[in-house]
Amino acid sequence: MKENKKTLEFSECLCTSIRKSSRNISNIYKSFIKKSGLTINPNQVSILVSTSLLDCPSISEISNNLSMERTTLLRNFNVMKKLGLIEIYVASGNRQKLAKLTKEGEDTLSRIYPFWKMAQDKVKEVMGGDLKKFQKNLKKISIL
Amino acid sequence: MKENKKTLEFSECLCTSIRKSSRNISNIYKSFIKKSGLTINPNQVSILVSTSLLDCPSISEISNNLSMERTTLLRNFNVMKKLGLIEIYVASGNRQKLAKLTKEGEDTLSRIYPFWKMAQDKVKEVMGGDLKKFQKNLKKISIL
DNA sequence: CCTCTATATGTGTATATACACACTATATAT
DNA sequence: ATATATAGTGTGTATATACACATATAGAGG
Repeated sequence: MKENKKTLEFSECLCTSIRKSSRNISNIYKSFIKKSGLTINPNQVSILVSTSLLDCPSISEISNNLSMERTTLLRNFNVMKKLGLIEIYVASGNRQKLAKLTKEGEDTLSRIYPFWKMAQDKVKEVMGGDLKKFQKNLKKISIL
Repeated sequence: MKENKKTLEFSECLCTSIRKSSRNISNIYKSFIKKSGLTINPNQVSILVSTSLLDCPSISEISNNLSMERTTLLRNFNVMKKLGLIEIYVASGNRQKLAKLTKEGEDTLSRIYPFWKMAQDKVKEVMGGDLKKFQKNLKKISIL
């Protein structure tokens, strides 16, 4: 299984590359955010931003928005609720549970912003002129 | 925190995009591989390929190769060892533990190859002419 | 009203990820 | 040769991910 045609093809696996990049990028953002002194991680930031943008969305809506398995999101929510970042409430006469940021959740987003931006700028710098195309390509794949 | 400048910037977060893409891509490969009837997942495929390519690497070497936290890889290895896909042995007079594919591990790679290729081709098709650049960009980020 | 269906949410289980910490073996300096 | 530094590996804990399955609620037809 060494040096043959299949192995060479496998070594170009896009799934492997993107998972690897995902780990690297996540670690970059994590290291910058760590400097803020807050314990929040990149994933929780994604969820906070998505919750804020969608304006009191249901769990399923955020799940769709982030392509995150619904039950995965639920476990995340439980943690974030415990941390006081979000609160969940039931719309009157509705079976849906809706999420919204707490004051602390909003403050957290504001406080990590400059650190998040440093990470974002660093990645942008590395991507240089390829950035826009890269973002477009990522978006293309996200709809698959 | 709605509709303001910060929120808009946050919504362009490259960490969020790449994690989302990573989930989507992983699910595509997973669904194709599932058709093979084998229970192996994309991550285990990555590890098998990397182990095969590096030719009896140590845990740390694979960890570097995949940008995967060493202890994460260790837990993966324990599972894959139990599944009979790899075996771990100590080089004589060496503290390092080296990994290599079992016969079953090699067979597994061969058997999933056509299904993996279907997934790879599907993603290639979606990327179209952007593919090569996209791969290059992913590689650029993987070295960060 | 009752049933059936579709939608939304929750739980059990297993792997994926990474940090903090601990342990062990090799190599190096004095 | 011993102390120290370094590299490699292992464990405890906590969150991330997703599948299979279970539960609950709204709505449509009878």
